[in-house]
Amino acid sequence: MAGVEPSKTRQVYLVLRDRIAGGRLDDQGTLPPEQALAAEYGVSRVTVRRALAELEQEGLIARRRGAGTFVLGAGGAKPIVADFSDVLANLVAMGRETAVRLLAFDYREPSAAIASTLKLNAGEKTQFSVRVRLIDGQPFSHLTTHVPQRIGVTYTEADLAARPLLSLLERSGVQIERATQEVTAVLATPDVAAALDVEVGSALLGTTRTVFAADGSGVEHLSALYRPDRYALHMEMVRTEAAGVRRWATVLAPAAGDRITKKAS
Amino acid sequence: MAGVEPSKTRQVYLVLRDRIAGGRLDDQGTLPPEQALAAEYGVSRVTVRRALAELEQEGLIARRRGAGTFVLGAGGAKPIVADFSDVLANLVAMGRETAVRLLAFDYREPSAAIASTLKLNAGEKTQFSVRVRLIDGQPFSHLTTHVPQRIGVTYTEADLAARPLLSLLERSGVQIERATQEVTAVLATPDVAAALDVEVGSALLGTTRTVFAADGSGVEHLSALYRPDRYALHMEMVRTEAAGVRRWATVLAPAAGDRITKKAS
DNA sequence: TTTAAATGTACAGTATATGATACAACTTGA
DNA sequence: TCAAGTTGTATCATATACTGTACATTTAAA
Repeated sequence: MAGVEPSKTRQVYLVLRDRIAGGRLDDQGTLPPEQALAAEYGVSRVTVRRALAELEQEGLIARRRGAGTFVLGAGGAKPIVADFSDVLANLVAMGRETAVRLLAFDYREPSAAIASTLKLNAGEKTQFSVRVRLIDGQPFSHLTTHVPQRIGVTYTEADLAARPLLSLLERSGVQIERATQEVTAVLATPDVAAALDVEVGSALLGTTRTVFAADGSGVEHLSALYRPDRYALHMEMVRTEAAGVRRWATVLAPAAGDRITKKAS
Repeated sequence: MAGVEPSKTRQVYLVLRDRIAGGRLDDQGTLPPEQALAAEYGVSRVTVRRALAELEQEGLIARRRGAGTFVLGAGGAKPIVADFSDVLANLVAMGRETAVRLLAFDYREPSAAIASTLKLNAGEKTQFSVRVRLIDGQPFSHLTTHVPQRIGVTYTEADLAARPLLSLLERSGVQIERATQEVTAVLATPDVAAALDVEVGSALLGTTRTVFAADGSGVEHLSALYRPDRYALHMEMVRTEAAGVRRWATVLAPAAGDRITKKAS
């Protein structure tokens, strides 16, 4: 099975990048010399240099001829740190410009898994859409949604390109009550990689959300993929104790601009 | 920067394996034909075949000449679906056997990033540990922790191998109050890949948690990496409206075995 | 039975990755 | 100033990866 393993250059690159990210450096911000790295990883110096060149281009390290290779502090642009309680509201409140690219909009027969999650009737179609959301012109999320057709007909292609789906659903009169969400990690497939401007095989943060109405019927099935360098989920938690059992409880994120003030309704 | 990207065979292999693991298949257990995959990924059919050969050798797919390529082990073992509010308590309550492998235990100078996150005094060392947690004998999480040395000395290597760190911290008298947590996706580096028994370059769910005491001092910095095929974060949310602003609020997961009964204290 | 479509096999040419080596240019400290 | 150590550049040889092509074998449906 030749060719399935990562190339040596890539392995060295990954290891070094990880060491830098984790701050696991021998002494103060200095990487070992190329010869030492080559010996440590059992590869040629040329290979080490290729990995270092990539790290340098990404702005993670600086190399000075004759002196050495140095890790640059405070790496690069930090991701948007979004509380899951209301991502979009936060972004807007932060004054960041967001835009949406609508890649698909049609009605189709959903897969069995989605049909059962949304509790659809047999043969019921869904409104299907794929959107890419940009912040300051840069793509950061890839959203695939399924909405039961009877609800999906209440909005148009133009609506979806202009407003968040959730607000369109509430406009249609649906009583949104609860949702379940799962978070995992997946690799970028070619189509998603192209839409998000990352390489195939990059790690993406994936969330799957199912939204239910007050009557228990499924309203929306959302599969979202995020670039981890531009988007991270954030949670604030407090330690609670009830009936002798200690656990964590999440704290509702303060509205943007506010500060931890907790006024009831 | 040649050579830093994964080889094409590997990209195809990773993406396909990820698709299979995530059950993201077009129709029922059948993979698209090799020609279609080659076109989709922009590689030659030979390359697709190399990736498929590896997947076949790993027992993930079966190929039948003239018929097609089929995904085996329908659905496979589903991941543990853990509510972040108390992962371990849930696992134990579910009657699953968990074990810990202690890979590192020492005291060291933390990186500047960790020192500032924990608000350490200049030169203050941390108790450093790396653990791998297993469920039913299978590794599913890789935990790297930093604890200020003054707190870290209250537990031993044996303690850490036997009990959750959080309970050791609370045993030491620390008043744990709150924590912040971020969730992202990362690629498996060689060391983590070996510990979790995955391949280099696999997608992992990563969480970084910082725990604070009542006096505001940092108590623990945790970097956790999870296998997404064995572990997924789950959240239940309800739609709330306050002062005309609609948003999501998380629901505390019911204790295992319970059902949504919400008894105060 | 026929036909289309799928996987299996083979081979040769090209592109890329890796290694080995040598030397130049620069920095640091003795 | 000198010497040791470090990164930068260049070149050639070899190994591996990738592609394109052609054809064989098997399956499944018309």
